[in-house]
Parts: sequence; C-alpha cells; structure tokens
Amino acid sequence: MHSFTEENYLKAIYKLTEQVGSEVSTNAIAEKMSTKAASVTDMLKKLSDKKLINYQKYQGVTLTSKGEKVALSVIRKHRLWEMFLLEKLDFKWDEVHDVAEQLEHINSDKLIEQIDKFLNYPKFDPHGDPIPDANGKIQAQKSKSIAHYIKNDVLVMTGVVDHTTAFLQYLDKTGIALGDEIKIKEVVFFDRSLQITINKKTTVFISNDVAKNILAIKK
Amino acid sequence: MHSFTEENYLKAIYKLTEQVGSEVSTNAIAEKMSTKAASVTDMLKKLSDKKLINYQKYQGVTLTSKGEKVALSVIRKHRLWEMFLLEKLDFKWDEVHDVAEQLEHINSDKLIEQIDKFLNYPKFDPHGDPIPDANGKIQAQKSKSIAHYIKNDVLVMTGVVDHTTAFLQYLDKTGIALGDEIKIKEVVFFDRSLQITINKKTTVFISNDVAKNILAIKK
DNA sequence: AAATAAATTTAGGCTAGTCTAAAAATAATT
DNA sequence: AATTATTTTTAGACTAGCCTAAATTTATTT
Repeated sequence: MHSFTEENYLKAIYKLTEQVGSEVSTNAIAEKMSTKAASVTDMLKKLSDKKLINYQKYQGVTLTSKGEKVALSVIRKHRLWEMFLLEKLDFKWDEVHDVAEQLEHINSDKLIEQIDKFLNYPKFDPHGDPIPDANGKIQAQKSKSIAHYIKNDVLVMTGVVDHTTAFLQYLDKTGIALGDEIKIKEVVFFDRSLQITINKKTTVFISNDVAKNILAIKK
Repeated sequence: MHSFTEENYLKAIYKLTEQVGSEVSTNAIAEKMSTKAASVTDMLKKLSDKKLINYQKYQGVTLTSKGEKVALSVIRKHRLWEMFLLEKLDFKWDEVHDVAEQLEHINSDKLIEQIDKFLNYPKFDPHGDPIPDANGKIQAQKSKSIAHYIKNDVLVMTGVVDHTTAFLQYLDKTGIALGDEIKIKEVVFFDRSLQITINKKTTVFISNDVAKNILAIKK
C-alpha cells in the first residue's frame, strides 16, 4: 500500500489539477502541503518512480490513471467519513475535517463499503461535492448553487455553502432537505429571488442570498 | 501526541505486564511487536525519556501512570471500534482485528466518545474484556467463563470465547445475549452441566462445554 | 567460583520524509 | 538579447524506526 504521506500528496495534486486544469507546479503543492519545495521535489521523484504521476523536471506534474485512482479512493473515503461523522455521530461542521483527514487513510475495503451502505450510498457530500464510487467513477457534474440555474430546471439538492446552524435551521423550517427535488418555477428579474417547488409539493420563495447557499445538480 | 509506534509499544507493554505481573523483558516485547531486541532497546530509551515507562538497563520495564493512561486509551479505542464493526457494520469476528488495529490510533476525543454513545456505553467487548472508561478506569473484575461460577451466583453475560457462527446461532436460539442477567440455579455434579435462569424469566440447561464458552462477571 | 549460555545493549548503517542553503533552469523585464 | 527575478532542483544533514553484528551484562551450569 501507499503511505499516508504519499496519499496526501496524490490528493493534493488531484485537487490542484481540478483548480488549475493543467500541470501542477512544485510550489503550489508545497503550499497546499504546508511543506518546502525541496521536500516536494523529493516526493515527486518517488511518486514518479512508482508511476503514480507524470513528472519531468521543471515541467510540473499530472496524475497517471493509477495515481488518480488512489487520489479518488482517498477522496471517497474522506467524504464518506465526513458524512458519517455529521449524520451518525452528531459532529458539527467545524469538527469533521481534522478527523476525516485521519480516517481517510484507514485501509479496509470492507470498512468503507459498509460505511457507504450504512449511509445509504450517498452521491454527494454535504458540501455538494460528489462522492466517487468504489471504482473511482465520479458523477460528471459538480453541484452549483441554485442561483446559477434558470426557470424550469429540475434539480436535486446536494448540499449547502453556509453551514451555520442558523442557516441549516432556516432550511429545515422552509422544508428543504438533502436529496429533495427542487424545480425552479420563476426567477424574479429585479432581485433574482426564486420561486421553487420542493418535491413537486410545496412551493416557496427564497431570496438570492439564500439561493447562493443551496447546492444542487440537474436531475 | 504520540506516534502510532509509540502507542503500539505501550499497548504491548501493558498487555505483557498483565500476563507476567511484573517487569516486562526486552525480548518479550520484541516478540510481541514482531521486531528485534535492538529496536526495542532504542524505543525503550525514547519512552523512558518521555516518562512513559520506568526503565533501567537490563532490568525490564513497567509503565508509569502516564504511560498506562496512554495504553488504556488505545485499548479503549480498540475495543470500542471492534464493537462498532461487529454490531453496526456487520463485520465477522475474523475481520475486525486488523481494522481495529488501525482505528485505535485515530486521535479525536469527540470521535471515540460519540462511538461509545452510539454503542450505548458498553462495559465489555464481546471477548468479555472490559472496556476502560474515558478516564482510563477499568472494571476491576475480568470476565470468566460461567463454568467457573457456583450455585446462586448472579451474573451479567459479557462475551464469548468461541466466535463461530454455529455457536453464536446456538446462543441466539437458546435466548442468551450480551448483557443478559444469568443466574446459576444448579450445577450438576457428575458432568458439570448447568441449569441457568436468563433475565429472571426462562430457565435452560447448558452443557459444561457450552458454559466454558460463555463469559460473564458477577453482578 | 569459573565458565558457558542467554539476554540485552551499543555501534554503525539503512529508508522515509523533512529541512536549509546553494546551484541550476525557466520566466520576466529591460 | 541580456540581465534580473522566480521557480525548481541538488547537496548535505536531521529524526524516527528499523536492521545486523559485536560487545556487554546477567543468569545458569559445572
């Protein structure tokens, strides 16, 4: 297997690649990993020897498909553990990250598949980020705030941007929950507030400020 | 915090101390840790510098109260995770150990307290071994097989020795489960079979062979 | 009590991952 | 195009944990 450190480098490279869309620089990795460029270079050589990254001196790096598979597996575990901590163990939003950073390196296929089952196979974590499946396949579309969608779009609520209890309570009261179907009935021109239908039943109005904090994907 | 390796050494020393009842030898630790005596000596120096063990060259080691606290915390986590895997994630007996060995090193007070709560604060793991509480306090008595007890003893069922599905199914059918009150009504002299009352309700007969595989403590 | 055997420690070396300081390569500026 | 600035890599060193081989201490026999 791969060491914790190797896994963390691969995850960092994956996420940086997502952001920049091309080769990732040594300095960018160093910053993300809170380490020094020289240390990164050492690790890049090792990962390259193991065929986990494509690396040529001074040219930046990309993941090989083998490396990407490892990264996606770590991300899958991270997101499922976050879900588990939040939903089953009453963790608060600001408490989950550090623990999930540790749990994501636990090596046991059975463990993570059972956690997945226990959570009833969620497709998105509550940040709206997609959870890769056991084969590393990832839902093509990423969640966007519902402020980005247009009239008549039919969506699935996948997460929130603002995780304060105040906001979560507002959602609760309004009757919007993870997994709900949301249809955009109307976009009010002058303030971009929305009229939406939840699960084909109730119809509510929400401000643009609220809309910006609700994540969804097209159904 | 302490490294995984340090935690594993402390746990090994704790368990060996339980077995031998006095100072633990370098060789015994080496064998338990599947490593070489020279490596153990190195680690003993480090643990001694950190005041986690009492160590004098050639004289064997004992844990300091600080070291014992760490060991008990690791054991607590190990036993709670085993419980969790077995009860909540449908793991089999032979599957839990390796994963619990990893999970026992996850560092988060909140995590382990929530797991404890989620399991409804078990006092014994299903081996019948006591689970230390959050302060490292451990139930004084260890579980013994009910074959050790005598007429009129009132017990709490804490675990099993034989974890085969065949035996577990037998217990299930007979109506004996973890946490049940078991009263020894009669010990048959010639074959040491038992008549027991479960939860003050049903009374059943079990052979000595079965009794030897059921763990309990005095109520 | 001396000699031998067993256990333990020291000495020196290895790998993974990190660091600082200096050298080399690439990018930006004049 | 030449110079300067930035980025990246190399060189050499450090710690944690591990190893083998040799030295030392303790235990056991004779």
